Amino acid sequence: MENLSKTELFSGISDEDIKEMLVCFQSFQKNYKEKETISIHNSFGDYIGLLLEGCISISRIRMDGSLDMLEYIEDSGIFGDVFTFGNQEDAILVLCEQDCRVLFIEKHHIIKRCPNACLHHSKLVENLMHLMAGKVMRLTEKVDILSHRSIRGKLLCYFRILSAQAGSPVFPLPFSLMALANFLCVDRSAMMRELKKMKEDGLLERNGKMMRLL
Amino acid sequence: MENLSKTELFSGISDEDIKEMLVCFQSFQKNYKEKETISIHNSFGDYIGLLLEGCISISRIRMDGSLDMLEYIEDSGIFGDVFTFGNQEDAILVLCEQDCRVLFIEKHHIIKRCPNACLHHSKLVENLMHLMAGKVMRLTEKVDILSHRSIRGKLLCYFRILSAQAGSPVFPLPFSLMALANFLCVDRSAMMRELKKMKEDGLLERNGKMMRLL
DNA sequence: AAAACCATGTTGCAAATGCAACAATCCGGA
DNA sequence: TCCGGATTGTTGCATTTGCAACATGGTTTT
Repeated sequence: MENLSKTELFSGISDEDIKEMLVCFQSFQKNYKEKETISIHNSFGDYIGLLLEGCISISRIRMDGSLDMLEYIEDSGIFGDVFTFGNQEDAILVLCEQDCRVLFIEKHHIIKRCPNACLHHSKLVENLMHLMAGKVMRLTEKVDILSHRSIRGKLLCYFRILSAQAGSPVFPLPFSLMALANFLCVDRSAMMRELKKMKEDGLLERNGKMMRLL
Repeated sequence: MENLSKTELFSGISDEDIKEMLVCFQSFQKNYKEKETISIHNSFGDYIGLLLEGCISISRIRMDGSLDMLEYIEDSGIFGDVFTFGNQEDAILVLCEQDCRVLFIEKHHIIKRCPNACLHHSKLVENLMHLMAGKVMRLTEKVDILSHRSIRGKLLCYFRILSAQAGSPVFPLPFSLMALANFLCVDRSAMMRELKKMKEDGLLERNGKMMRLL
């Protein structure tokens, strides 16, 4: 319940005003432990989730049992139906990769103007838009990665992004090699094979999860 | 300059107020003909484009010359750096697929609060958020399609989306087979081969651009 | 009408990928 | 500490895919 004003969603709004809004929005917080499931349906009602702490993955489970990670959310990211798309028959798994703290807010309170029209509502909307712009960027990034036809292309594309983020040719993988294969939507063993080839071709070095682009 | 109030971005704002805003925003309109290039850099300044008429494609041109369609925008869609991601070295081609009319607005006038703080600004921001939510959904859809490992999986996934949109198992392809291959990020000839196989397997019928899912 | 262009089809072949099965290693809980 | 589960690493094999090359048909331009 403490300083939400540090999150991107509530930045620029005083703690006092935030308190008012939270009541007005009928929001609630919930804690989750690592590997706990937040939701496994393709919807969790009309709520937007704001990740206050920890990180989560959003994956689709196909009917054949295979699993593809759609998104990996850290920091004060947002998630929810509005953002995750609900058309499909498949289940959407929202899983905690670490201990997490999530704030849920009914989405229509944010997206539509609430009747009480809190003074700071428009600032909140502005902040939400920033968050969504970030989400659009990450998704575009992902489309960019997946648009490469070969495993090597996907790996290089992703590694370059990670390297740029780290500001260095040396950077750690944010998750396990298994999760990496899911993230890139490729077969894990084929990915391992390609990683080995790339090392042989002098494209990169690897020590566990530490990578170095050459 | 006519009724922008019918566009999603300006919906709910009176024509008079829109006029004021357009001046305040230093926006301008531009017409393009079919196949004309709107932009081929990975940025067109600090502007957001609002597609008033026609449809455009956003594609990445890799250094090896290959082209992948990242997005296909119709209706009153928005596009621009903020939404398209600027990290990469590759060129981003924004191409008119039909005759188009585009309204450009400096993005900071929308995203940040303008000093004059037009009264209807917050309504505009709200509208923009709806548009972005739509964009997020379309991107997630695309990630969904590309996450399938096989060409058949990608085709079926996309066709199901089109079918759901049309509300019928019969629907037209929105673009050429060549463009479809680019959109799905697969080799065109391999896709043609797979389409034939799927027809043989009794999964679909096809007559030119008209498809029927079975 | 001829020429040029572009989208659609088709095929052979080499290379990449997915799949399955298994060994080795790491890691956390009993 | 020891056990069991999960991750990592490896390989053979069948299939899929990309690539290149070419034929066909329609449409626009000259």
